[in-house]
Amino acid sequence: MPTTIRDVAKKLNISVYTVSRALDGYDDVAEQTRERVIQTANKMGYAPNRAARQLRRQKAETIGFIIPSISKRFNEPFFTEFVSGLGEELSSRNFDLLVSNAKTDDAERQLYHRWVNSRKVDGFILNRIRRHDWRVSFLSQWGIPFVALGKSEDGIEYPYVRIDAADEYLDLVNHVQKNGFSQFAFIGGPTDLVNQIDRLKWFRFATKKCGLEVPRDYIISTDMTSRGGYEATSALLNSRTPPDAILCVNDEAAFGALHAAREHGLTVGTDIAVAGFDGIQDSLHAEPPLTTLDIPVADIARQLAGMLLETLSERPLELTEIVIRPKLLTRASTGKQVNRSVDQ
Amino acid sequence: MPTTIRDVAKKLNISVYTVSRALDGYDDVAEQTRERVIQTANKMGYAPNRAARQLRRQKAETIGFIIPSISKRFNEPFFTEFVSGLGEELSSRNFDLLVSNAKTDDAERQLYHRWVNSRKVDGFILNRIRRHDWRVSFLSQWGIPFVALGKSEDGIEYPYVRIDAADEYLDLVNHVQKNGFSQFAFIGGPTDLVNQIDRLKWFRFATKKCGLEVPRDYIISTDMTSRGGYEATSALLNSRTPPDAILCVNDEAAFGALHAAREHGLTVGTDIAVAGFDGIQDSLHAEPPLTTLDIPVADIARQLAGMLLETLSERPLELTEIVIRPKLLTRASTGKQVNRSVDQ
DNA sequence: CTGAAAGCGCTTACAG
DNA sequence: CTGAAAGCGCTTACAG
Repeated sequence: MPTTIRDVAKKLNISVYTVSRALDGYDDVAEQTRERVIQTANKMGYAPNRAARQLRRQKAETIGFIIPSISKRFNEPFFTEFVSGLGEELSSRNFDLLVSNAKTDDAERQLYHRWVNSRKVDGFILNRIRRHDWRVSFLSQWGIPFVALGKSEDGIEYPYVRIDAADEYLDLVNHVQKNGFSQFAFIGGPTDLVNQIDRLKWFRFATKKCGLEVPRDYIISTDMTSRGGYEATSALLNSRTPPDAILCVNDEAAFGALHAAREHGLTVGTDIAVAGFDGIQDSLHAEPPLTTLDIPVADIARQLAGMLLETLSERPLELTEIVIRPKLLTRASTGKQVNRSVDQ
Repeated sequence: MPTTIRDVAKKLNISVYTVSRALDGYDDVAEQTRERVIQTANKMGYAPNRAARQLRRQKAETIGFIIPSISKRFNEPFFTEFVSGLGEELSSRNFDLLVSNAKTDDAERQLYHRWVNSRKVDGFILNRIRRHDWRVSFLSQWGIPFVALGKSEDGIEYPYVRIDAADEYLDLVNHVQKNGFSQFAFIGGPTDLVNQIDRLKWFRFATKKCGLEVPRDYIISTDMTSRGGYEATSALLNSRTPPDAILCVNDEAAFGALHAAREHGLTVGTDIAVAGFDGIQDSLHAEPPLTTLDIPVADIARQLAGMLLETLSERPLELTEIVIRPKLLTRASTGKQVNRSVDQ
């Protein structure tokens, strides 16, 4: 039998109203009374029943994050860093984080529906935004607040964080080229992913600017897993004219590329250059350490959570767009001359 | 304005009771009525308000998992596989999973208290059990159901899963010895961790059985991170009489050991053997691939979730202990003669 | 500043 | 088989 607000009130011989107001810090309770209430509540181990409060306030004080079915592995390092950031920010603001993963697109839709209909969450954080994204249309149609990492092209306004790596991608291509590599290939993700579209755009822009020619079949679409990166790289290396620089849409794919290159008897950094994107922790421990464009994943997640809470709070949200620029981390996987060595 | 049970009842001109009973599948509603109720409810997009149901039923239908503060990284692969398994099992049974992580021991205690007092969860899943574990005493004292991976020595009964790797550890030591290594060291975890205690015990038992002498300072306690493994291995290799076989308490520490060995100019598998424990996915992609004792982490998590739900269901739980035996995966990190090559 | 009372949306004994 | 009613534990207009 957990303590209820009634127990606390009875103990102090005051009304439940006073207890409630005192604990929520309203100023219509005498200072002295509040003190006594807080002390007694703590001593009795009282915490408001969540369900009752939610029912009454018509708020769940919970945020949902559903790992898109598009990603095969729940445990992609990217997601764990992301979830970690969300969890930190939310719990520090007394919100809960409900996480789930869907195997299929259908299951994913059902999850959104269920969480929306049963009022389990007050809002959602989205990720892996697609150019046309049913989640965006669905949520905005139902009037459910959400924020996202990436902007869809559905013509719907919402607060978001986006990454701009145009300049840094140019730096990367320059760096790799200076290290003696010239046949650039790009191992990308699903073609409708905003991430993929942006990163490929930067790749094209940078290689063009550097006077590099990129054959059509040097641009490959994968599922962004290390297996995908492995298979794409194997195929490239087995072609008649293999590339000598492989830039990947994310670090996971790049790990697979490293593996394939080694298996092919190539020394990464000398015979071939490989680079990733995201800057997940393991990129530093890869063999050889992976050059990557580092984005502060957990920090982005924290900012997204903050944006969403502000949206919910009814206070006007000033900033509706946050732009993040990555940091180029040059490591051994793209050549010997490592100049910027400021690494953790 | 989401649809309520009242809306559905009004639409059909029946009482809310009938709607409620029909949707929950009780047999005191006419078949024909039930059909109509279900159809209408679906059409109207009705889902029971979670908070109301919880308040009435006095159940949260939610399970809590708090990542122990003892682990520095939220995103240890072990945890993500574990959480993934929990999530799958629970969501398939219509339960939610509430996950959080605590930075400090104090914050961890507070989280447990808060979730217990505010009835946010019906039970907990525990992990990284210590020999004397306040979580075990606390939860059992409050009568909160829980299950755990590992058995504490507090003399408290609870359903748990434990790992028994005595035989397999012997196989591992045999295998490494046969490959020509003889100076065994053990890189372990915090000394009060049940995991650590068991694994060290198996290590001692196996090395003794194989007639190997293990100096006192060859057994090191770390925080089980790759950094910890790296530092411990560096120290060992810089000692006057370095070991040539390093068995680690988990794969993460082993990754650090690989790194340190390479940095020391050693070829892993030839000059030195390294092995891990857990069999996380990345162990296969390490350079060289890591020999490890593979335990089915996600599967264990699924079983734990199942055990807990059974405990909550009031049906008697028959099985109160599940024993898991790991599978030895011999790979290149412990020598060239890889015999059992059945790898995914 | 404080108290008595209504109501959030369900579920379920209690009558019929 | 169905309906009217109570109550889970809160929060908050409404009186005083």
